[in-house]
Amino acid sequence: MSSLPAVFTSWFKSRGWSPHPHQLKMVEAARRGEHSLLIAPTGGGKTLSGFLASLVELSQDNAPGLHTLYISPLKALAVDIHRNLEMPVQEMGLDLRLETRTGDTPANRRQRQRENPPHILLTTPESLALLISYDDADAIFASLKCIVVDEAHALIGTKRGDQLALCMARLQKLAPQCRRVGLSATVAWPEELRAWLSPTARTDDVHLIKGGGGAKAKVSLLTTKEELPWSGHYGLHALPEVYEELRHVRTAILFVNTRAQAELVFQELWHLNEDALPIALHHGSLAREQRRKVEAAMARGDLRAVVATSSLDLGIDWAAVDLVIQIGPPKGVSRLIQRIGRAGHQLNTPSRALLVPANRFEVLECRAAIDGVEEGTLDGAPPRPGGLDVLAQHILGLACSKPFTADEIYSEVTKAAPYAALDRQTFDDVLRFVMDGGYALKAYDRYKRLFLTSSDRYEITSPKVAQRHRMNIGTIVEETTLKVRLRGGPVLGEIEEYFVNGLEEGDSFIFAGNLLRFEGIRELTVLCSRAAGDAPKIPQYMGGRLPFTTHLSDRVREMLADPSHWQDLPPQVAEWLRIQQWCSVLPKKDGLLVESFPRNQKEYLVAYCFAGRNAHQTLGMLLTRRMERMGLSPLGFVASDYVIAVWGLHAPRNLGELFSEDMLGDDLEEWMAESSLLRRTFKNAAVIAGLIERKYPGQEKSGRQVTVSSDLIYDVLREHEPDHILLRATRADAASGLTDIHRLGGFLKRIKGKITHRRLDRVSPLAVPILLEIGREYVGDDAIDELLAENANELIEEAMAGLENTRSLF
DNA sequence: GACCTGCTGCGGGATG
Repeated sequence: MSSLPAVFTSWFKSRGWSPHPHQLKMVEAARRGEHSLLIAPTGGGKTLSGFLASLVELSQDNAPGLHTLYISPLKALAVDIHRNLEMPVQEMGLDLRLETRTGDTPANRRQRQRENPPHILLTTPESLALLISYDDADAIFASLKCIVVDEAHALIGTKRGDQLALCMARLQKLAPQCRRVGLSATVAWPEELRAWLSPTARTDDVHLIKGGGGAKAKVSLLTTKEELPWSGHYGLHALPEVYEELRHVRTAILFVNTRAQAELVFQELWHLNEDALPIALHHGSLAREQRRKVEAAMARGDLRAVVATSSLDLGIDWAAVDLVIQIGPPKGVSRLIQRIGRAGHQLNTPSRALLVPANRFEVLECRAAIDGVEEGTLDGAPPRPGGLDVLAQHILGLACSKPFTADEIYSEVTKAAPYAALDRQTFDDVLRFVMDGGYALKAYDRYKRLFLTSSDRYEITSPKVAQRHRMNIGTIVEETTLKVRLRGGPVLGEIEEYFVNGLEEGDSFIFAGNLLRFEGIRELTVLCSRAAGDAPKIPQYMGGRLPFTTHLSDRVREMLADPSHWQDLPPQVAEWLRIQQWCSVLPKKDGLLVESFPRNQKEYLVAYCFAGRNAHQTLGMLLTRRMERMGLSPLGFVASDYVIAVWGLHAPRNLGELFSEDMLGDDLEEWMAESSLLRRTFKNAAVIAGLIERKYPGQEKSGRQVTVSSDLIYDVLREHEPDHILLRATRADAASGLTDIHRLGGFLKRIKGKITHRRLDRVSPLAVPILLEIGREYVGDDAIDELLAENANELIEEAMAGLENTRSLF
């Protein structure tokens, strides 16, 4: 307490609070001029900790000029923190200016902020990138003393995080005295986070402070009385039991994994809602106003429950939430901990969480995740090197601000951790790309953005370049969508173009919690009326997939392999596994189990890889190519996060050969080059690098236009400059993203020489779920044989019937 | 380029 000035101590006292130990530690670190990183669970006054030292300094000297820059990944959070900070500032009578600056800020206020910055500015990574591109950036930031990065764990390892790291490196040059403060949830790799925050990319530059953990969460698995589904992912079977839970809580958040699932679960809950409980819906495609309404109702404590996607993973803390329900598998322990942490911000009240698996395999994953939460084993991929596309955008931003020499910029950007290992040659290639598009594109005038002055400085070719750059700042690339408007009513949100293309007048669909009738399209808006139709469609989005962490995958395999764990599983699941044990065998903790069996004149091969869907899709493509060459006539494959199934005319014999590591050779290169996955990845990189501009002064490009021009450039580059910087960026993104080659490589290495092959005369119990996926799932570039769609009951019966015959087999 | 498992996030400036 002694480390705070009197006005602060008496303010804490007047609120009946005393500062947390970590808050004082942060102030002391600041006094010593140290950078610091606070890692603490949600709540617990984390944000105030970040600002306390700045407020103390400003209370002693409030000379004009920007003192502290706060950066949040969410606009809404910046606004909320602004409101929260005003309270202590006013109550302590501190004389200082506090403002937000995001894309929502009106132009006149932006102008004023440039000329006369507030003491504390709250903003986003994108807005910061914009500020840095101004020619007066040096004047704006010269006085800067402190940068606070909130929710740093949500930024590191992403392209937004790469961009922010680069911007901070620039700030360090404009304001060398500047101190950095990071605020983060608990992460699996705190050292990397320290390095990311550091102005020198060195871990020990940043003082690590750990905040006290709140009470430990009580997490349980919903053991439904219903029959557990063999496949499907919506979890609707358990909703009556979920609803029952809602009747006994104050406020609950129900997390689901997809927007379509959110709509469905919401709809079903309302059917069950005989008590007329106030239940709301929240996801990323709902109109901003709709979402703000829901958030405000949550803050007031007016809602009993809200069904949400990761749209509520971060952000404002709601004290009233006493239960978090996760419907469907959490896909990672850290993600689950983050979601559970959204409840129970009352001091020392343990939060409660309930996991609702939608099928049998998901039971295993949920159970494994609960064990992970109890042991506190965090997961998630560690940060990878920064994207070259992001670097290109940043370099152009720097040029928009002031001409520079290559040497000074190289030394500047390599101070940012994501680019610390960037070699000079690659940097020069990126710079060359920014300058004129690179060797293969230099003939086009539109790609000439920089020229070299007589003093060896790079300068933008015209002010138009800066204008266009500023209109296209940011690393988030989205699908094109159409707005959905209720006739004579408000905009409800947006749905993707392709979904709209599949609608005919009179079709009904569920959106924003409403049953709607499709009337037609006017300009870029879908017009709808309320409907009473049946069999409504549900909009699907080409969103990302929540990645299945390797850690959780390891836990699932461990649980499967050791029957002593099964007592923690619902009886239906334990029985399913026991029957599998009799009919076939269970996957071991290490190695790979492959089953093969005939069915309906075809040969099936089911591999229990547990490497996640992205890796499985790449594997499926490689396997079918190889089987083709072996003369096995493969016909198709289907993949889940856990399993892959391939079917064809003949059964494979030599599985060691089939799964050998050299699979990642020529086939991969060839397929990747043609694959639409890579084209999509390239498009994103091209947009981020500024090769394709989404917006021009006065017009916006449609998604179709962007795709066409990106495909053209992609083909040109592949032919004429295969080592182009954007193709390198694309391969790097794909390797850990949509094709997940890193993980596939690790998998193939791990199973080498450890493949168990079971030849069966029929489908096994464990193989039933993946066979039920056939015909329901779109896989990569290969069309699925819909005729194969299975009759669930028949299939299950057949698998379980294997029981009698099998004993004699072994 | 889709559809039955597919998240989240941001983004100009000057003028009338």
